[in-house]
Amino acid sequence: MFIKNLPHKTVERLSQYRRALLMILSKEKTHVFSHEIAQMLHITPVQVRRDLMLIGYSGNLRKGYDIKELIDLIGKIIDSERGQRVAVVGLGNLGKAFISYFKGKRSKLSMIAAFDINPEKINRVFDGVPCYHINQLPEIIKQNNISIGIITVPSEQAPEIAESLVLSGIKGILNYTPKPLNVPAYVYLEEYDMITSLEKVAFFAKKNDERFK
Amino acid sequence: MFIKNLPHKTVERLSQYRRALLMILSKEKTHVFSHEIAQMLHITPVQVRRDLMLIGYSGNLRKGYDIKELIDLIGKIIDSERGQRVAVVGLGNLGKAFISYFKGKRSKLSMIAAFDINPEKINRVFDGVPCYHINQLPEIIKQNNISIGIITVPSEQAPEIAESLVLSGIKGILNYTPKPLNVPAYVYLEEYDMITSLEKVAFFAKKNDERFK
DNA sequence: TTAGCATTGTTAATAAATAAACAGTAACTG
DNA sequence: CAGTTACTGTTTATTTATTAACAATGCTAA
Repeated sequence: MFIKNLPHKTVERLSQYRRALLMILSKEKTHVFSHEIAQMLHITPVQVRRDLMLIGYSGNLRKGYDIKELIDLIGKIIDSERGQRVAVVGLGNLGKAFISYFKGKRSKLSMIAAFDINPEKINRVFDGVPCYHINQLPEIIKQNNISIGIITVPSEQAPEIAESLVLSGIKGILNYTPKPLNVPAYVYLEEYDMITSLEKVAFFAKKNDERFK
Repeated sequence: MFIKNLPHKTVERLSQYRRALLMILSKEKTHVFSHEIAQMLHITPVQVRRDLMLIGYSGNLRKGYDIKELIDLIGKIIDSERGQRVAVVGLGNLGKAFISYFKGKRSKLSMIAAFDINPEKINRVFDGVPCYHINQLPEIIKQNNISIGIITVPSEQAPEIAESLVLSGIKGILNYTPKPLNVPAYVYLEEYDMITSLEKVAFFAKKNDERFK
């Protein structure tokens, strides 16, 4: 399904709508209003309606949105029909956390492999995901047609891992390292830095504190 | 130091500028140009200059910015003079990852405590951080004047943890649970959801792939 | 059967974030 | 010592994201 130029934030919210809807899906409740979705995610109903407008979904004027239909439509838009395979590079605490969070969640995304350099982890299975040595990365990525890589290695190693992923044909990278990466335009890169997040919270907590005291 | 209404994104970048600058700080190199900072973080030089303008810092026309001065100024703005204390609630893989990442990084933020319900973890020290039972949370938070909480528990438990943190006088919360939380306006809340991030990467990776093929 | 109400879908307004444009100026160069 | 260069600092424009406004519609209930 093609919808041109869906805004980044809308894509994020669609993912959240779907998860929220999956949670309330039941026989008794088949429909949901925009203000109900909004309340679950602490956003405004207008935002919800606007997002749904962008993906061309229409609800019933008096009953709201058909939950099942909406879940399916979001799937048609954000999922890849053939599914996408994911690998985690770096099986430390963060890599493990990701795999555990992920487990049994999304049917169209499958966690296929983890990579590390620690011999104790290699050739073992963590939470259903086999771990290989990093120098097998190109081989495994290509063989299994893995298109998404999550980087959770120590930051010094991030650039070379990214390069290796790109050369192996990866299409998207999620970088949890504080080291900003350089990738070609045909690879989508998303970066998230925990320390920056914490410093941001610290800043606004301090500011709030001054304002409300 | 008061700068009114610093934009959220600017605060995030200031944190990143500081870390990047700390890395290149040395005797030989005392100054840095906006385009050098920009290159390190893969943003535009204009963005850098604009952010520095917002915090009222002036560089030298021909030499650029004094690295040491700039680091100090950013500290004066985003750090709290008296320091801020942080606790992690949920010492699973993600909680541990956070503590390890954090270790020995920021002097003005100190990781004081972790909380869990697993008896094997309680009353032990992980990476220098002692772990307590969750029902000691209010007590420990108040006693140690902890103002920032990081939630990494399973999502069902997130709302009660958040409530407990708020009642204990916390000022800022970083929620890594997919469950959106409700907190009063005087508590700053930042939420990050790994699965949404991954689905976003998957979506744009797919889209890029169609576009560039 | 008609007035009122609750809800959607869309357009218009506002706010936030980024990028472009450009004036100003100290150092360098011939 | 005049012209050029390589920067900064600030204003203006553009893009992106959110919010507000409101018309349209069909259900409900008198």
